[in-house]
This record gives sequence, structure tokens and C-alpha cells, in this order.
Amino acid sequence: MGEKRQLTRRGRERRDKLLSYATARFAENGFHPTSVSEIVNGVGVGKGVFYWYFESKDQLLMEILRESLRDLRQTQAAAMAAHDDPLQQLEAGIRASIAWSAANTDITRLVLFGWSETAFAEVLRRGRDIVVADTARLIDEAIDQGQILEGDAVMMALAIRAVIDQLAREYAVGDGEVGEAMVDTTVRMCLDGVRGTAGAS
Amino acid sequence: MGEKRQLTRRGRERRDKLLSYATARFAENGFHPTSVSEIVNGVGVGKGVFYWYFESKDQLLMEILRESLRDLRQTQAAAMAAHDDPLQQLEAGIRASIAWSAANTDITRLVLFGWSETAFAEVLRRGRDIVVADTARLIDEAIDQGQILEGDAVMMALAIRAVIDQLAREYAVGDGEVGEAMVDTTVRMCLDGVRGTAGAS
DNA sequence: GGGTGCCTTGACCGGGCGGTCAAGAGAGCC
DNA sequence: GGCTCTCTTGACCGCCCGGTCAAGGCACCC
Repeated sequence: MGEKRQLTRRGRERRDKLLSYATARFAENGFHPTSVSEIVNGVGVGKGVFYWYFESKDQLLMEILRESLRDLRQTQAAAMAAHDDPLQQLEAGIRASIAWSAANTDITRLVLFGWSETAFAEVLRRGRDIVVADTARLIDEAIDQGQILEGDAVMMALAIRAVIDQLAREYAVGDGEVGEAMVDTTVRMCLDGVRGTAGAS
Repeated sequence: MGEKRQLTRRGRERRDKLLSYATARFAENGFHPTSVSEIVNGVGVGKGVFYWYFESKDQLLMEILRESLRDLRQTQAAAMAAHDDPLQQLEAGIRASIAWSAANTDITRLVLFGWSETAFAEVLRRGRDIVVADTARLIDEAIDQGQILEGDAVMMALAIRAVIDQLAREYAVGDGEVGEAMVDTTVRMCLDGVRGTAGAS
């Protein structure tokens, strides 16, 4: 567990190969239905190799999820950093998140699965809270500057993430195409939803 | 398959018992990790009983999902029917959906899982499209009456569903409490997001 | 009584699962 | 060559899985 192993270059490559092959299989077939034997056969190695690099099948999935969320966060943060105005940062972050999902459909499917089993849901919750906190910080700034009506920033950030996740699901599960227009509408809804309106009711 | 069997009253009760026990176990332990033996032992019957009422474990889950979505739709439709104004109907539908999710947390978890495997995702997609269509019809009405800016009603309905699902996940997976305020904020974001604003950007 | 479904049992099946491990290969360093 | 440490192999383990089925009980009809 705690002990770290020193991997050689060859070792790191093997590990990566197992990881990416497993991700693809899990996404296509489901986590439980995909056996460890199937993975090692697919990569063309003996079974022991798997257990040399990973503690267990469960741990492998957790690793995939953890690394993915880290990657998503970096992508989002980088996009946000490219602007000054909070609302522009917000929009850039949203668009970057959507693009990331579009480019990582199989991970999106794994995430969907992950939320349904407690052990994995914990990992996801931790990771998502960080991403949401990044967004919430921005919303708070926007509130300070009067660009947004008062409100619970974390909750708003959560709602935005929800909409993004929905679009991601459309990419990952959908048969239909996801067009530019759909992305634009989604982004608009997020921003409008956060800004609030003066309308009645 | 196609052939229907005539169940006696006792038969229907047994079936319901299996169904609800399985739902609880699936939600708590996950679908794949829960074995058929575990289910029949829990209910206190022989294994054959399971296969008398259900074709397979997979079919059982599909049945659970199908019935749940049907139930959700009815709940939402009933709530909507209680008002006249489209926007009020919309809000009532949203609130009813949220309440339904809060009352059916274990099904919410099963739905989460279902989206991650193709066979189940198909069932969910079909069911969800119906629920979304109900909402979209309302949004179209609201657009006609000028209460909402022009836009793709289906997409807006989808976004609303996304936000509701997110809150549902909060109920189902969350450790934290989901307060009144959280529900209100969610509803407001949905309505504001749909109505649009005149703001810049 | 006999007959006709509906229902129930639980031993049984073939198979595949996640995971282990003794044995050894290869690379790099002395 | 010898030593060390990373890495690889694949047969093997015990287990339990989803699903089958011959047999028999039970309820209600004639």
C-alpha cells in the first residue's frame, strides 16, 4: 500500500498500457463484466504483470478515476487562468470542461458507473468537490463585483457541474450528435441560471 | 419472453417482494456484486422462484428501471396538471421530480449505474426521453406565450433534467443533508436558466 | 377422485472469476 | 562472472456465479 516502487522506463510504459487498455474495456463492457484475464490477454502479458503494477482490479479503477479528475481540474484551471473577468473565466472553464468530456467519453462512462458503488463514489466525490470549489471561488468573485445575484456559490457551481455532466453523458452514451448549438445553449443556460433574472414568479 | 403468464394474487406478492428486496440490495451493494442467491436467501425462497418470475438478473434490473421511470413520469405529470400557467406547471413538475428522487434514493443509484452499461442505458434513454418530452412541451407553450426566450425546448428540458438528476445524486450518494434552501436554489436556477436574461456577454 | 395449472424446492452444472506464487528472465552495476 | 532488483510467466487455487431441472406440493376446477 504505502510502499512506493521504483518503476523503470519500461515499467512505466507497461503500466500505462495496462491502464489505458483497461479504461477502454471498462468503458465498452462495464467494469465488472471485464475480467482481469481479458485485460492481460488484450495487452499480451501474463496475469502476474497486472498484480505487479496494481493492487487489485478495484484499485485500478480508483486510480483511473483519480487521475482523470486531476486532469480535468488542470484543464479547467488552465482555461480559467486565460481570462481576467470572473464571468469570462467562468464561461471559459465551462467550455473547457465540456471539451474535455467530449474528448474523454470513455472516462465519462466510468464516472457514471463509479457513482453507483460506494467505494468509487467516495473517490469521485473528493475529486468533484475540488473542481466545484474552483468554480465556486469564481462565482464568489463575480458576486463581489455585482455581476451575479447573491446566493450560495457552491450550490451554483454544483448546478453548473450538473449541466456539464449531463452534456458529457450525451457525448458518452448518446447515439445522436452533439452540435455546436447544443454546447452554446448549455453554456448560456449555465450563465443565465447563475446570473438570475428580475422576472416574476 | 413474449408469453405472458397469469399470476395469482400470491404470485404477484412474491414477485413484488423479490423486486423490492432486489432493488434495495442492488442499491446498497451494486448490481453485479449482488448475487441471485443473496436475493433469494434474503427473501427466504428457493432459487427456482427467482427464475419463475424473472427471465434473468439483467431482465430484472431492466424491469425495475422501466417501472421506476413510468412512476416518475406519472408523478411529474400529475403535479403539472394541477396548474394552468406553463411556468407554474414547469415549477410544479420540477419540484415533484425532486421530491420523487428524494423518496426513491435507491432507484436513483440504480439509474446511475444503468447509464454505464449499454443494455440498461437503452432502457433509461427511452424512459428519460419521454419524461423530457413532457417538459419540453410545456416549455414550448411558455415560448408561445412569450414567457421564455426562443430556444430549443428539448435541450432546455434536458438541462433541467440534468440539474434535477444532480440534486437526486446528492440525495442518493451524499453524506450531507439536502435542505429546503438547496431545493429552492435549484428550482430557481432551472427557471432562470430557461427564461434567459438580457444581461451582456 | 382426477386433472390442470401455478408455484416451489435445492442439488447440481459448467465455467469463469479475482488473486497467488514459485520459478526464472533481463538489464545494469561491480 | 556474480549480485541485485525489476519484471514476467502461467499453472493453479478456492470460490461462487448465473442458470437449469426433475420432482413434488398446493389450490381450485370438474
